[in-house]
Amino acid sequence: MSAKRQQRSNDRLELEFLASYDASVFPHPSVTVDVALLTVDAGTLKVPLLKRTEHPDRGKWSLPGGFVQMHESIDDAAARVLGSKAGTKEIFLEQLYTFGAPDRDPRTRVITVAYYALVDPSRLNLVHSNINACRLAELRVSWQGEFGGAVQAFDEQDNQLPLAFDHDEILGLVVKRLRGKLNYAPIGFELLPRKFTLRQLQSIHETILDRTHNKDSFRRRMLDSGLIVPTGQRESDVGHRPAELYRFKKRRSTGGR
Amino acid sequence: MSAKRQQRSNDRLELEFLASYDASVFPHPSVTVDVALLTVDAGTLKVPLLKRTEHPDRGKWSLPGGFVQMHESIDDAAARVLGSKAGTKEIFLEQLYTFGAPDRDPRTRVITVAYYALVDPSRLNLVHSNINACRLAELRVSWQGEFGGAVQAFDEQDNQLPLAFDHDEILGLVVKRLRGKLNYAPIGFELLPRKFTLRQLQSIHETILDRTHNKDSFRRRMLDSGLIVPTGQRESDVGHRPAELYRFKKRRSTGGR
DNA sequence: TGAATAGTGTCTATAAGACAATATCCC
DNA sequence: GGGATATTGTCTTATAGACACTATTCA
Repeated sequence: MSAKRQQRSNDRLELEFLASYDASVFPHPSVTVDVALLTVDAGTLKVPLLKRTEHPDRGKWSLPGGFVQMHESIDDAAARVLGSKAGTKEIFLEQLYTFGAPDRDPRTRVITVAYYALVDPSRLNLVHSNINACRLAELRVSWQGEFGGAVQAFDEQDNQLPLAFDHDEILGLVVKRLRGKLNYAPIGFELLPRKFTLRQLQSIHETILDRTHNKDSFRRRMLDSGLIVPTGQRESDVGHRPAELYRFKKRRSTGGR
Repeated sequence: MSAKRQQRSNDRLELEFLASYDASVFPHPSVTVDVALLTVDAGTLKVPLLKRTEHPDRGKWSLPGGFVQMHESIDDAAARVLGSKAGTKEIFLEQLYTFGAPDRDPRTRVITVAYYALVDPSRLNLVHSNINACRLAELRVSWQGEFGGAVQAFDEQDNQLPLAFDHDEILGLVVKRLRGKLNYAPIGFELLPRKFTLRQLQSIHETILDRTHNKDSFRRRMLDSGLIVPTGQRESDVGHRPAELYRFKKRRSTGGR
């Protein structure tokens, strides 16, 4: 790049900054949040989806979302959207990635900040007027490890639910992030009740990573980490020797970026 | 939350969506990108900063940034901003996090999508009209490992450069991300010329992680990864036995999110 | 008592740190 | 040859998988 062109480029950046006082000089994109509320149930990943009733992508399924209000932080906007699907208290909620392809919404320029949340199935709270408009969809991932890529959603009758906009990509990134994070962050607990057995925790990990673990070393790894502590209580009515119940040591993670 | 309040909440989300056709119904925030262009030189982390000439935070130092245009993707906007500080070809550039506290810019609501880029010092290209307005600042990190937190910037004369807006926080997150990523992603190469010695690569790792490595196991780890291959060439004029030059196997990473 | 899973102990393979010995370049 | 660092080899330690064995609950 020549020095002259360089200067022009710098001038342009400067102009843009000055223009920020007056929103009418440059049109602004819309900013939304989309929230993927993940839960693990019966060995499958599940996420609530809404059926779109309007153009575009009418009839397709989308993540719950909403506009970021002028007065609220993006995190608050995500928590607000999350509130319509589960209680927001003590729920793991973390920013995932910001999607902003110019044509991702055909109506207008919409930049969306995607979040993901984790909750155990018993705390899921799907209240809605029209039962057909909201489904707890099952996610199926066609790739191994942290390869990445889009995922597919299915309903209980094994019908595929077509996903609106780039939400297949967003959900794929959620799974990728989750798989990566599981290796170093205490995150499996977020998908379980406060007290859980090691076997339950292992099952969560296996479902997310889509691979089996060695029972012994998983046990050792978790106990050695010092992050879970035995409660002294045991499960009951399980038809076999009951396992000890454990709990996560420091309640809820720091939500580290 | 009662079913009735829940319904009102859903209705509100719906209304917001319908309003997206008409930008005048809800005001929109400004969306910018900020780019932290990191390089490692003489065992320190460095980043170009610009001195602000306007209110607010006049005289403080900020990351290069610019508005996201209506027609361009966020990635393209980041690449455009990056272009003013280095060539954009073959440069590692990845989205970091989106910052959107309502009061982070006192003028108006500005949501910024932060990016970080990595480049080796020789490819840095700091062209600018006023030399005093752009500095390659040295970053100092007061926390260990991936604890996280803000960082401080200094000039060559060891004067601290006060950072504008939340850019101290953004830069802290860059360092945290970089430290985490170094453990599993081939990313150190991005900060070196195409051919490099293992010692140089180790030095990059040590600078970023702020800890020493074992020479032998670092060597083994890198060679066993299969990601770097010997070129058959050796460095020269080093006053001691010259080391073999290696290169990264698959050029540039996938920019995985 | 049998089914089923919990929990423990031991062996092995792998990865990484410690350390020593040798190799190779420039001066 | 001397200085300095590269490169290789061996030993040790920590971690995780494999596998066998024992323990405990319910039906």
